[in-house]
Amino acid sequence: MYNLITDIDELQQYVDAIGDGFCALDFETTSLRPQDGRVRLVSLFDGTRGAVVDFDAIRGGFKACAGMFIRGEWIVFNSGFELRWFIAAGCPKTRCRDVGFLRRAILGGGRYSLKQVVAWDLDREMDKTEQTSNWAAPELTQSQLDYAFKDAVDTWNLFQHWYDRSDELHLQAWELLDGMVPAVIEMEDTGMLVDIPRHRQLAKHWASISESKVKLIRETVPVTAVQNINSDTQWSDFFAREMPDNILSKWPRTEKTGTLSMTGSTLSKIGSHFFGHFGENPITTLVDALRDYKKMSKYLSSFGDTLADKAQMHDDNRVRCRFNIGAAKTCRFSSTGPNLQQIPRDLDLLGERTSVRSSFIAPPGKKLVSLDYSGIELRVLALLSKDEQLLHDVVHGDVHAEVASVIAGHPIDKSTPEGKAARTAAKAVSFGIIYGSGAGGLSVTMRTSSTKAQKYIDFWAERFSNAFEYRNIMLEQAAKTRYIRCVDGGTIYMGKNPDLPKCANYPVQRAALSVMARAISRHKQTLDAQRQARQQQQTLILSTIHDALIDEAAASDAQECLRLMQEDMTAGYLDMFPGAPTERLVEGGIGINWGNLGD
DNA sequence: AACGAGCGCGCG
DNA sequence: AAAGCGCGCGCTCGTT
Repeated sequence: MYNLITDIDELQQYVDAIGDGFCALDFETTSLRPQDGRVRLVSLFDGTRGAVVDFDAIRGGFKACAGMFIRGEWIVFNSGFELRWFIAAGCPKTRCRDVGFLRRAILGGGRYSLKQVVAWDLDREMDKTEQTSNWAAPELTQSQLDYAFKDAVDTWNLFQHWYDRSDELHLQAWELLDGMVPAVIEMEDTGMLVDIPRHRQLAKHWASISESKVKLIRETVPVTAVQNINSDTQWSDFFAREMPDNILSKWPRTEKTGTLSMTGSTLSKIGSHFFGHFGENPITTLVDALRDYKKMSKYLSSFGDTLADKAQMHDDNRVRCRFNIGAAKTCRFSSTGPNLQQIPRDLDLLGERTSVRSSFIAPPGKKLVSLDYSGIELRVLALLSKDEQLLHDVVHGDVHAEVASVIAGHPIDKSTPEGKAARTAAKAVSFGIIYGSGAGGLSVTMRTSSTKAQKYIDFWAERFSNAFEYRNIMLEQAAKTRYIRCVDGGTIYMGKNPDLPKCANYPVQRAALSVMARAISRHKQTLDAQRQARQQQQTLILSTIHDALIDEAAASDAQECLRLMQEDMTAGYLDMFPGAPTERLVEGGIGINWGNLGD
């Protein structure tokens, strides 16, 4: 089934036979990172010829041979892993093609292991017991060698499975996803520097607020009444006992278990209801304190010391996450361990200006550089649906204010409270459209009646008829083919009963991702070229948050870095939408920390 | 002790 | 028929 290769000439022969064709490749390594281990085995399979190469038997090991792989299209699962080893061996241009991304180009995104997709797509169970065996042993067992080869075979079979089901456009989307890997490796390896003392101080402050809220709560509710202050279930029982029926009957309940909902906004509403009737009173004091306590708990557990601890684990005080390419159904990124895409924005927290993001800083002598696409989803909706009016409104000003003006019948004044409210309402309508909302859902978010919400939707549908109709076109396409074809050529599997909200949103969210994907790939190439030319030598890509990109650069390079980023983001957008207007496309700036990027 | 469901909430 | 999209994580609580 395969040859055990222990000789460099034999390896050369094998690789020559592959040429620039496809071949499955799988590494067994002695560690998870190139800096503290080596590639022991590489397994190869192209459908006919199989090989397992033992690099411990070859002088110079993998590093001496990495350059031999420069021509092929190497099919791997989770290409970031293999590419890291090629980069460490001085071969960053090696074509590692992720079969998981090919699958995502056809079905849409998701997170899964090789074992899972082999079970789903090939209906075969994988035995991974050898995966964590000792790959540094002087003599590998037959079982280890067989295991290594089987992974390459499974990877190849998976590739065959999806390559057979793909067309030219799918292959474009595959390239798009693969193209992000080098940039993502840079982001994951670099991490973001945390001002640990500052952040611990912030967490300490939250803790003191939290304690004062506990005190307040415990003045009216002793431990005998609610034992665990963090338990929504116990609070539900408490309020069910203590509150009058007319309140309980209107109190929203949770979806599955039917307990009283304990969201912040519910507690606020209860509080202001009682305040309206009785002024200052114990119930209002209690529910407000509980709401504030829950808020502080969230901040403390999700964004407090845990974040500082994670940064402190590394001696450079940088926090590192994983950016999972194509993790969302629409192939958007997700971020894990920690999720750096959910760090709070700067806001008023219990009446105090709070900036978690300011704890993420540039190192001495450097600056953070960040740009985001402004209103990208409305913009791509306009472009996808060829809605001239929507495109005009997005490009030539404040689309939400425009919508508000049309609804009001006259221009609104954004400086007045009424004008602001009208704009906020209009914004909710536009987001509702993007999310495929009907009048019912919209009336909830806008806190208005269903009929009024329907009026807003009707205004919107009349002004932006193409964009509005696009939702139905996508629904029809999904109902007919079970797939939606996206702007980057990929498709998303919508199942047997596609629904309007998803059909309306997926192509829009995907298009925004596609634009950012091109921007990220381009930006990595730009910076590599700059570094080669001895420019932007300290510039590093740090992060992406869906529609935003963050670099750090030497203070003297920051201005130019910003320009390059703007160029790349604009070009990425034009890759997906050739000839589209680029006015007001990106906004952002330079700062010493993430909370202060206003320029 | 480990695991998953349910809830709530941070981000886009 | 149902109808705002997409994520990850911390916590509680019941089950295994």
